[in-house]
Amino acid sequence: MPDLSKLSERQRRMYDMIQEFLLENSYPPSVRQIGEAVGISSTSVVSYNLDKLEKEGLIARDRDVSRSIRILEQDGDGENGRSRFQPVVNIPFLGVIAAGEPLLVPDPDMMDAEEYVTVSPDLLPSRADAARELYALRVKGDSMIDALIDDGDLVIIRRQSTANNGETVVAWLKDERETTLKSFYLESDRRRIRLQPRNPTMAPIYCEPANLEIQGKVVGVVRRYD
Amino acid sequence: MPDLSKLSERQRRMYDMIQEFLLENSYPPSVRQIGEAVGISSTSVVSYNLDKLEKEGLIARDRDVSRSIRILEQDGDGENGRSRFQPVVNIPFLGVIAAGEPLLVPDPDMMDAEEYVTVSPDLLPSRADAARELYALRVKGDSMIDALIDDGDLVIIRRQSTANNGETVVAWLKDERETTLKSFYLESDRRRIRLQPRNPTMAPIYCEPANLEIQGKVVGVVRRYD
DNA sequence: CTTGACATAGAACATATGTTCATTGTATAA
DNA sequence: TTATACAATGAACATATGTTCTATGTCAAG
Repeated sequence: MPDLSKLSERQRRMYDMIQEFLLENSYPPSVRQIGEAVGISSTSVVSYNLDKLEKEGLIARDRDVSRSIRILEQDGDGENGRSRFQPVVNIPFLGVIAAGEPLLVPDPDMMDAEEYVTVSPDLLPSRADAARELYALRVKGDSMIDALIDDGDLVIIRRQSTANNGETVVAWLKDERETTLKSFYLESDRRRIRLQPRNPTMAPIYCEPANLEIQGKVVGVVRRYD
Repeated sequence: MPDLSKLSERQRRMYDMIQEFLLENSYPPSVRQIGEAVGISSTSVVSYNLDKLEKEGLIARDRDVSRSIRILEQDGDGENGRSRFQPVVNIPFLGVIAAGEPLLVPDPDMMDAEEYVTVSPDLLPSRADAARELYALRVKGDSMIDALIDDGDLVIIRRQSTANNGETVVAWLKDERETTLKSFYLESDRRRIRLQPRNPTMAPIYCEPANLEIQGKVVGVVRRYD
């Protein structure tokens, strides 16, 4: 936690204002906006106190650049300190996916996501704009345990309608109107598809290609231990 | 999902530039900076094309405000579109951890992280300020495969010096001067510690409590399929 | 009481930055 | 060929914005 104890009351209020402004506006405030919000009528006083916040390693600014304030990581060293506010990717969180008995889940294309998970850019495929093809699902069941996907894990899905053998996919079974998470295999006769649980206690699901729609494949897993 | 198909090549390049600029600088670019990066010499052309991106619902701008471009969520409706600029946490990435043969890794407290991974708040324990207790390691080896941790996975470690039986810990073996990732068990005689690989082909490591230092435990796993 | 460091204040100034305007270029349809 | 819509261009302009300067106030130490 950044050490604010060395700051004056006015400096603390400025620091708080900058954070709040960033969250509300998605761009940093100007010197004048900080002054207006904190009750400082003089831009040189704002600038003086911003210098103080920089010296404390709490923020960084680029000289002669408007709105260049960034809030640093708590142990920021001022020059190369990383920003605590960065663009991240919000991926639609579309609910629960069955790794076990299939669940009735509508077509993700038809769903308006009201919930999002924030995914760091590090988890994304190489092209940032591919993020728009992604969504997230919470795994329910342990049928994919041998693919190292556990009950409760968050899986990141890239929308696509094809898969290679062995890839873990979100499969929509049209006749059954159910969605499940399984490893995809096109049988060697090329007439049937095998949806393979990765749990030795469970049997695969066989179906006709016409009955199956691949909605996406797993490109990432996020697990949190509580 | 943002539909870039309606954009001209120049507009797509501007859109990409804005995203990259945000990631690098933590504040938005100016009209002139966009022009310089994309090879447009006229600020009115940049402005014209930014208007187009706004009409497509990809970005938003505030009039007469410098650097007020924000990138909207893929289903942004212009007014209430979610900003992708949010607080994230940068966790020091301290290198590789052995899930197999122990590696010689110095004490994480002594290490200056020169690399960080950006982790979304969703992955953190409940208190965001606990982030300073965290660091990240890349797993090398598959000795924890039965704990659903694979070679190549990123593990999020919370610094702590104690563990409960069964928890996956970063263990420092003093005499051997080696660090390894294993499940921790205090044997029932309470005199020996068993560091248990979670791979049936591997033998546990037994050691005296005095020879062991727990540096942290796994609180999250991030896997990316390439 | 005096001095020095720190903080504040307003004004002026310089530059950064976004918007507007007149003109030209390109492509497509009539 | 002409007309229209869209895109591009450079210049000018207005405003936003950060920095500098001078002067004053406050407080603690000597």
